[in-house]
Amino acid sequence: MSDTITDLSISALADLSGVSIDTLRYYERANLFVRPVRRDEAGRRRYGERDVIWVQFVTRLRATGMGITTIAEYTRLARLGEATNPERLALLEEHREHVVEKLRETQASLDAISYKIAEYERKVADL
Amino acid sequence: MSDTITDLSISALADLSGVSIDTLRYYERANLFVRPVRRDEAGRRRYGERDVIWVQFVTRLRATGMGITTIAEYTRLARLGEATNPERLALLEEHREHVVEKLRETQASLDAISYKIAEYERKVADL
DNA sequence: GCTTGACCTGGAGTGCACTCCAGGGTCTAT
DNA sequence: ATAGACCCTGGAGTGCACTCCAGGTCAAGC
Repeated sequence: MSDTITDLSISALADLSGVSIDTLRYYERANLFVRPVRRDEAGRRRYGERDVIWVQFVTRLRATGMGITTIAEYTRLARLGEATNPERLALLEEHREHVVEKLRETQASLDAISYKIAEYERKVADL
Repeated sequence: MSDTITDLSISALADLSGVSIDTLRYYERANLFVRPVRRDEAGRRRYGERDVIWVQFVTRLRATGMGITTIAEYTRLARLGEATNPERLALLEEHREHVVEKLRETQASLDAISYKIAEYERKVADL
């Protein structure tokens, strides 16, 4: 049994999360961390398992197009504790709607592209 | 029976396609039109049905994340005639792969977000 | 004890896709 | 013949999300 992840360096977190070192520092400046990032005696960042999970979730939000300021707002609510659960829920639900809609649009565009591809396939096959 | 669309002004095309006037001019500068845009005696742009269809397809490519320079490359091939059909086909097929992959990723992120939403729903319902 | 490598900070720079602006022309209706 | 709507050009500006840089600190290995 391995111990819980603790005291990761910024490069270790970068490797683990796929988010670059510079971007991790940028996220911190943009207030995307719920609690201040821990530091060691020398002032270097130390991340724990919760940070890893959090960064992975932020990556999901980013991958679906949520902007940095909206994530910062969500994080702000999280800092305020359980009382903001309904607001956080509402924020995520609204975002989900956006994502579902964008997924639909992308699928429609994909269909149009596939149709075009089929045309080219016919032409290239010399029909 | 209505005639085929012809001689649309830039604002008419903007309304029809959902692409702004400025963006249409920008696309032209970026060489995203296969043939030079027609002008009237006063030098104003006049678009026909083929332009409408083309702009709509460009919008599909943009909506799925194809960059301006790649669309310009595709357009360049189109200008060279039927001989480039295989290359155009390959370009679109490669793009389709990207889109399908991105769709998969977005769906995975959506699932993660939905999972989080379900958590909040439980918490908010006071369980 | 000195090099090497990872890390720090504040701030500047980048790439992308628009979007806006100044200054000017033209067409139509009053 | 004058106002107002629409269009033109070249070029500057914007917003976003990073990404890079200079100059410096610190710990570990040789």
